[in-house]
Amino acid sequence: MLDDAVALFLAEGYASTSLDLVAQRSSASKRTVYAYFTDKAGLFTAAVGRLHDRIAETAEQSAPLLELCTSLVETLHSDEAVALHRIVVGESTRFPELARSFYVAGPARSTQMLLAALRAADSGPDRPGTSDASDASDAERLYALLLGEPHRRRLLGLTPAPTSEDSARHAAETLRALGHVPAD
Amino acid sequence: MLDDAVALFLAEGYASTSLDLVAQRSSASKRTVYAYFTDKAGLFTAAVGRLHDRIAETAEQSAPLLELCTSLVETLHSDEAVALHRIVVGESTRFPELARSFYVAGPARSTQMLLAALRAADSGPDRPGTSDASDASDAERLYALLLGEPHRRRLLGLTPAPTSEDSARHAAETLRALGHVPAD
DNA sequence: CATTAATGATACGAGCAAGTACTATTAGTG
DNA sequence: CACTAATAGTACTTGCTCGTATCATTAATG
Repeated sequence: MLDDAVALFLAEGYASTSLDLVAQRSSASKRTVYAYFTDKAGLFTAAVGRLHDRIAETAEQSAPLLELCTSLVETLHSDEAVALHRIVVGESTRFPELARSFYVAGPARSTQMLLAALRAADSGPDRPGTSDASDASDAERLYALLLGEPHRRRLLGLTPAPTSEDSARHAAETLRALGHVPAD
Repeated sequence: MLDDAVALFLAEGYASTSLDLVAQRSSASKRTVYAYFTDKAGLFTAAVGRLHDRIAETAEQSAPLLELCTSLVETLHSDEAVALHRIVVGESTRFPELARSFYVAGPARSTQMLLAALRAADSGPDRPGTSDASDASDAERLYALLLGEPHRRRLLGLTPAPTSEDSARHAAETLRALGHVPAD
């Protein structure tokens, strides 16, 4: 039922999604919807949270740097992830707490995983010239560039989802541009 | 009147902004609103377009690289610019044409200005080691990093607007991270 | 000054949606 | 089988908002 709800919210937006439609689509009764979640707002936050959990799970299994980057690019540019990002941004005024938890469980968490992978890659086979022990700013920049303008265009609905090859290429180019050689 | 309208749209969102309130706030009559703009949608696109013109104007006066970057960072992280960005993203499904023109007149145009400034800075005092003649990808990455995670946090309402000093520092650090020495 | 065009104020109609109430049906339990 | 709990289906109430129509008032023009 949350899945049907989130599909409608992502397609129609929060205000334009009617609970009658949600009930009908999920083959439930409106009474039941109000029994499980007290509000329209309650249903919204529950549905969005559930979807985000699912997406974050697939994006963030720990891996070597290049694989992690590719996985992040591919997952976060998917139709579902982009629509989620879009609605959380759009409703961040009405749901500030949702926006905060989205950022913590999403970008902030991904950045931490990138930081760990960066340190592992830097200090592993010690290349003397490289200034290893990357800091949080490096990881944050990397994350920002893994999304970058292609992700903004996706948010605005201007481009279709990239292919897996596109994602892999983008990840490698991004690492190169920031001076992290895509070694493996 | 467009200014009052856009203020309400930015604060309340498209769906939750009533035309009665717009009329009252702008000391106009609903009749007049419908005379100038045919629709609620028409009012929305006109108001958003006007605000965007104003913001783009202040952000993009051509300048040397570092000044241009600082100006972009400061302008695009302002409360108004962030709220505009947020609503265009949030309503991009309902107003795809608005999203497209926003991107063309905003990020795409800024990227072109950055490209020009980058080439001027690269090939000016010829430093032999540097690979000059930057391409479009460099400019796009630079733009993406000038916004970066701080801008995403702004979009989500998590942080206040940066000070001018914050913006200048962020611009300089970004140029350095991408290998463009903040010479001047 | 008189006439016309535009606009402010207000009221109205139609439609839609959140949340509630009520009945009927299903499913699980001793 | 009997009983209870939960839920589907649906109707209803209330309130809001788009868009239009009506009337009064102002401003501009010949």
